[in-house]
Amino acid sequence: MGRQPCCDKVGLKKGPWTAEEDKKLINFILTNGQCCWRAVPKLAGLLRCGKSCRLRWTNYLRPDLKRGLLSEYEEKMVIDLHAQLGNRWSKIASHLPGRTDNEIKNHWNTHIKKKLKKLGIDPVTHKPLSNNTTHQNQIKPEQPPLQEQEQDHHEPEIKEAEKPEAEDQFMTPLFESMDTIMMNGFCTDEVPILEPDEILAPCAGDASTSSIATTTSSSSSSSSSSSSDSYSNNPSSKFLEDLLLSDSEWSNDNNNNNYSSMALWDDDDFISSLDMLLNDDYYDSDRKQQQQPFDASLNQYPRMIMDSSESWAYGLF
DNA sequence: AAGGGAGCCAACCGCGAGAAA
DNA sequence: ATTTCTCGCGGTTGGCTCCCT
Repeated sequence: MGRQPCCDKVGLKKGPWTAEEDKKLINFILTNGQCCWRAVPKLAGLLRCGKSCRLRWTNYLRPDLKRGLLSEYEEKMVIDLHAQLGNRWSKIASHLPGRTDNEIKNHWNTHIKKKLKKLGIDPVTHKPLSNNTTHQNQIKPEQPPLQEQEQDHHEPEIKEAEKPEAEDQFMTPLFESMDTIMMNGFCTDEVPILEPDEILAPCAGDASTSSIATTTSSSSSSSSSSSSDSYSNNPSSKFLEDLLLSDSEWSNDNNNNNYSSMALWDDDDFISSLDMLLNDDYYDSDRKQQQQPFDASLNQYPRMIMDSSESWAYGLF
């Protein structure tokens, strides 16, 4: 009796994904789309359970993911949404395009929680810690988050189009005070805020790349150098680079290429994907280490996967 | 230079919800 | 109505990297 395990664990691989596994998974999903995760490992030739495949895809390989630190705006969003929704990370993530619940959860636990405590704000209730305590880590009776009391009646409805420009409208009174604190407090200190024109893609003097980078600024502070170089050490980032650089057809094509050819892909998704690649640390460290000019072929990757129905994408693999 | 602690994040685990049989 | 199966969520852990001593 009891629940059947999601997969037969015997002989299944666990732990970090290798480049080869990533490749297989991407290839499979490009070909077949996302369906029936249980069957994916078998069909894709992976010694993983379906759950692991799904997580790897949604948290890491999905092409529409942003990477790098959350921007100031995103962080504010997270705080405010958390005040309303509590630890419903997936709901919070659904309001932050390109961010995963796992990423937000991690960011909350490692950064925001700490910052709020530092500011004397209870990260659970989002209310000031009581004054009679000088110790910020004072243990308080666990209170349900605001959402427990209110949220069921009015879950925040945030329209995509409103987000970038209308952040002020989004603020709740709590958020407004938080915003003041944050602007005067930790955010500007600890999360470097870059003006769009300060954001330079780490490439070798290609003006067009920085111009593209400036077209989207919503998450541009993610270019902060403070993040670790774990991405560069991650096998999958290596894989992506290898994968793309090794593809002669695309590489050749893009060697001469500037972004003018990419005007073919003038939709927002592509631009945001470019933003992701140009601004985050995903490839940054490797490029720094190798002192390689930024290869425009890298930018093909997100688009390729997003257009999973397009046959040209398959040629890559 | 080496060791140890802290920070960070990808990945795992267990559970609940909903769909399908 | 009940059982079984799949997916998704949230909490937790393991291991890598960085920093301090």
